[in-house]
Amino acid sequence: MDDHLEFNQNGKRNTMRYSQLLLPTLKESPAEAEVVSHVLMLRAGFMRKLTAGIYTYLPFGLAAIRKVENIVREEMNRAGAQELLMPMVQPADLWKETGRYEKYGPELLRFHDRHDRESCLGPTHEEVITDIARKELHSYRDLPVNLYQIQTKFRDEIRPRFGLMRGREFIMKDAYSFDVSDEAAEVSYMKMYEAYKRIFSRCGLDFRAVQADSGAIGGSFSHEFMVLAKTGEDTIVICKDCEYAANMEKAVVKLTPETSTEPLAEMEKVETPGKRKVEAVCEFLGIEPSLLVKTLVFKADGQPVAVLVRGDREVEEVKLKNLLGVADVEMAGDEEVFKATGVPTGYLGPVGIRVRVVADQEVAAMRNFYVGGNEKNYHLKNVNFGRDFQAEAVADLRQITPGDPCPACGGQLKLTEGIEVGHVFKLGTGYSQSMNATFQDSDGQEKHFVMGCYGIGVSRVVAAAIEQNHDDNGIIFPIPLAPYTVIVLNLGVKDEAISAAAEKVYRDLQAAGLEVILDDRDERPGLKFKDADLLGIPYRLTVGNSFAKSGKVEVRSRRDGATEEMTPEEAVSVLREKLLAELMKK
RNA sequence: CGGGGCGUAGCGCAGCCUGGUUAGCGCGCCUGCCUUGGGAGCAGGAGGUCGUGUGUUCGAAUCACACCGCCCCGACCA
Repeated sequence: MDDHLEFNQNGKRNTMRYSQLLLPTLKESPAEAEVVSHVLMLRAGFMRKLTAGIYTYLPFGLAAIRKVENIVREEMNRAGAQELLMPMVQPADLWKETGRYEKYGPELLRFHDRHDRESCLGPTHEEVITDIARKELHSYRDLPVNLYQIQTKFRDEIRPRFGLMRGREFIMKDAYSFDVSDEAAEVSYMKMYEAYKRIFSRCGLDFRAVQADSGAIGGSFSHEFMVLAKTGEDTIVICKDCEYAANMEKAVVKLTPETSTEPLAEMEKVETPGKRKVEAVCEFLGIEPSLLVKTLVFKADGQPVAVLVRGDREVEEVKLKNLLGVADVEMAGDEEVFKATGVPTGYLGPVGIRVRVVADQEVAAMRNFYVGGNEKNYHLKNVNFGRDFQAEAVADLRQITPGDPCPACGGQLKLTEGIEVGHVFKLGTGYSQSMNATFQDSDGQEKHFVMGCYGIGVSRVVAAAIEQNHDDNGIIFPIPLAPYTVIVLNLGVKDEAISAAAEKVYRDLQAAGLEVILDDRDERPGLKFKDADLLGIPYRLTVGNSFAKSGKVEVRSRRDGATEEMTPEEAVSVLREKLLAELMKK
């Protein structure tokens, strides 16, 4: 019996004896971890930190990652994509072609090699893949093509956090599609969209595909795949009644057409001494914040712009940025506001203001509202859009709230947190143009590739799965992601009959094609139970005293704790049935 | 980078404010006994440049300054 020469079809060592594994579980949580997935991945011995945002994946952590990778690989291949592997180290020249060497910012780790050549570590691979395309794809007959890789990316994140959730080094699947036209690119996009739905479903995750901000490109060709979890860093809006789901930044506010019949009243100046905040002004005047319009000054690529929203609303900076077509917007400070408008903050209003004005659509529909008087200690009442002031643009500029109706069906909306695990994006011809990547179309014309890119944070998926599947005792792996699906506990290491039975059932489970680990450590039962729970292995098979008495072993489900006693032979067939049925769902 | 916090044994912490022998505790680890169905018990033991450097002092884990590292809150993203 030479354990070390046995491998299964996945190249995984067939004999997994806990006593020989590097699986350093921890009783206490390391101080460095804050969120559940991070704590559990450290406690369960899945990984160890090397330095900020950079981890070593220990055997069990790697096994979980491999599970995700394999699902991703299968579905990408099924969708017709081809796997390749691009370099991590990339020459700066390539990045200069697209201008991103300058634009990308400090997240791109730049360095010089021994010949003093400028280089960088790949945070993403549009440049490299486009270079391949322009060199190797020449004809419309070569298209469409979708190329992907599963690779370690490096992004020098400002603040890595939450373990694998936002590391600097992380494993990503990135795919790039090349098409002859917009229409064809949209087909490629939809294929990926469908593939992603299959991937995350197969991973056993509760997720939503949400419309995302697609920046300058526009259209509905950017979706983020969000795993619903409280620790998510993004806020998403989902409809309780229909399929609508969007990133908060992008969620469309649907105006309920309010036809106020209130007659327009005469504009008046009112004194509001020392009242600057919306709350203070409203309390002083005895009005609701929804009757007031606040005027906020932003710096749009450095230029001041006043934005009008109702007193109880918040400006959505991404919408503002897209409306203005600028790279960056930022709230102006008190001093900057005064410098630009000559009015101290708190009393700013649109009537007679000195800077550009844009208004949220809601403001244009309001009647007889209050605004700042553009004079210290004064506000104006009975102000009306159009009559008393104008705006350069009227648009949806505010953040959506749970009180807003669903833009798709009018139903009720809910805000929730999500972890972004995937992003599909139609790129268009930006990269192919800047890098001059062309093919010859059927009409003989040289055309630029229409591209798309599609990412999945593989290591993040593992963290997200744990965020979504755990209890006080540890991880509860969805079966498709579990490093092993059965753990056999030998509770009588020194008892020949028990040990022999544990060995046999372990071998039989392997022979049945299951991924199984044998806890053969000479430890007390309590410790083994705790470790089995912590590791999150879906099924636990215990061979102990009851076997000595009755010849039965215990099969327990990690997820619901359901426990059954049966003979080892029954256990093998029961587990095989449960697990193979689960894994056949493709 | 801005704001907050922390670096003492593999992990979790106390000691520091108010300097003074061999720097403690719990877990883990090693040896032995004992125990064996939910992180046992007893006995013995190994393990520390107190993050680094400079300074103050008769004397620094303890005080000061600088640096390094890590964690948390903000802008970024898979």
